[in-house]
Amino acid sequence: MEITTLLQNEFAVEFESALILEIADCGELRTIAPHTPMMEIGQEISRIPLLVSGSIKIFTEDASGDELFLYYLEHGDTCAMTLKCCTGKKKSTISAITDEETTIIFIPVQKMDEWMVKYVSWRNFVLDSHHSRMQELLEAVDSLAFMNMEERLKKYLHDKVLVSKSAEIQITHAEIARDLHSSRVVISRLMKKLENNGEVVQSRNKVSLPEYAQKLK
DNA sequence: TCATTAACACGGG
DNA sequence: CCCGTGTTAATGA
Repeated sequence: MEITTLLQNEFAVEFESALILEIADCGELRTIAPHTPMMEIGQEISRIPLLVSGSIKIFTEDASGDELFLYYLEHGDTCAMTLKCCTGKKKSTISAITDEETTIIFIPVQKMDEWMVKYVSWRNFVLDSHHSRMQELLEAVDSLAFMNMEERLKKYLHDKVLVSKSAEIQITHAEIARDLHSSRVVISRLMKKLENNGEVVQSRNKVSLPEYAQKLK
């Protein structure tokens, strides 16, 4: 789709029209395949991503190099890390991987400062975005510190369903275990328990939450 | 007690 | 057959 049309369809409420024209002018529209790494830890940031559709998983990394899932970026989101890093020429401390086919508009870093001054809507966008990312980060920390694995698993499935906008999720127990820093044995056991409670329906490579079946019709 | 690791059986694609 | 799933036994925190 044409970038200008896309912007007008998706972001007309969010951004003033002059800003939309500028984004259309310098932004680069790209569609990225599922499960493509977008950002590695330590990588320098040169462009600001603006999510149009799809979703991106954001991870942090522990000392031993294992990834821990933090939160998703969705439509209208941008990366808080990027916003901070690109002004200070810092390196990324997170990694990002597309979760499904994802459409992104990339904006050159140089425009950041210029637009912050020039456009109220951009300034608000950046501040709001930073705020909601902070909120999600707190939730992630909270679930790590205070929730047991069963609650974390439920939250994980719940989030995944909301992001994919489908009651049915394509995932294996092993993948969940990796994201949550657990083992497959534990996930299998908990999933079985959830299934017996009628909270999930499972089949190979697939989980669905009946709870959302009607809601997301 | 509960998580992890390794090992194994089952079964669907 | 391959791989995801469900279980168990041993071990450790």
